[in-house]
Amino acid sequence: MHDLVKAFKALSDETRLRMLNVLLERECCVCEVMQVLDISQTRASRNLGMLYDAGFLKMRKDGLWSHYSIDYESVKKYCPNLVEVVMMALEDNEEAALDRERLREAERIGSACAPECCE
Amino acid sequence: MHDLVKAFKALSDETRLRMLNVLLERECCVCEVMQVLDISQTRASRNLGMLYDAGFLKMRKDGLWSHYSIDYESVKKYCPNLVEVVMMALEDNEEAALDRERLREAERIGSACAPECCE
DNA sequence: ACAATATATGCGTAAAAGCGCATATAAGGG
DNA sequence: CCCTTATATGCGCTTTTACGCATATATTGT
Repeated sequence: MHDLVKAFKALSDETRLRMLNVLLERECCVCEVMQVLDISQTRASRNLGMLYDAGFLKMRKDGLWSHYSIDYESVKKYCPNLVEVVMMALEDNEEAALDRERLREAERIGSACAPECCE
Repeated sequence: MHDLVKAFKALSDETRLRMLNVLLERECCVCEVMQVLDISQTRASRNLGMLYDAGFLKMRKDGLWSHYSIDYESVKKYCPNLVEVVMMALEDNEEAALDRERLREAERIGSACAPECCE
């Protein structure tokens, strides 16, 4: 039961739902998330960590970068429809749409975060 | 988005998950829930109210009693698999099993709460 | 070895959640 | 009309959550 409480707690925060929203588009490193959501580095790192601890995200270290992505396998265990639920709830949300917009923009911004893109 | 945060917040508490667990068995009034979970009246009322506000429960007033039950229609909107998720998560949980046990017992206790049962 | 950069984390503070106590509200019975 | 009972709620207190600041950690390039 404690795991389920933890999972729902991880989902019960606007910042973290916005994170899931952008991660549904693609894998992101911490600094991309922080730029896209326009939040501090601490806040980005901490909240991504919470989603990770709750089992919703995978993490992949690559040099200096920590890349987070949705762990669809694990999500299915806890809340099989989570992806649909979050997408539905956020698709007509202004801020969430803006986040996705900025994520596309971030493919440029991202050059600072993802040096392999700009050689 | 705020509604979804609220919904998940309502689910991110052990007391409230235990409540859903017993309400999955059958409709209950506040005093049944408080006896079955062995919690205070204030706590029972407040937490049932939160689940209600979040849209997971229906409420039916009958004399002195407020009867709460799962609002399956509404649940489907937010988290279609909620029932399965909660049931799976709680079926092998000791305390939750004990709660269900006490609920069955409560059909006797309940006579104090449900006068129509003992005429 | 050192500088630069990305991420994680200890600590302090502010806000929110959870809950008990007392009390209010409301419905029924005598 | 008063008493009893079930439920809801205002208030204060304690615990938890969220987050910024500063700093630690880790990796890469020079």
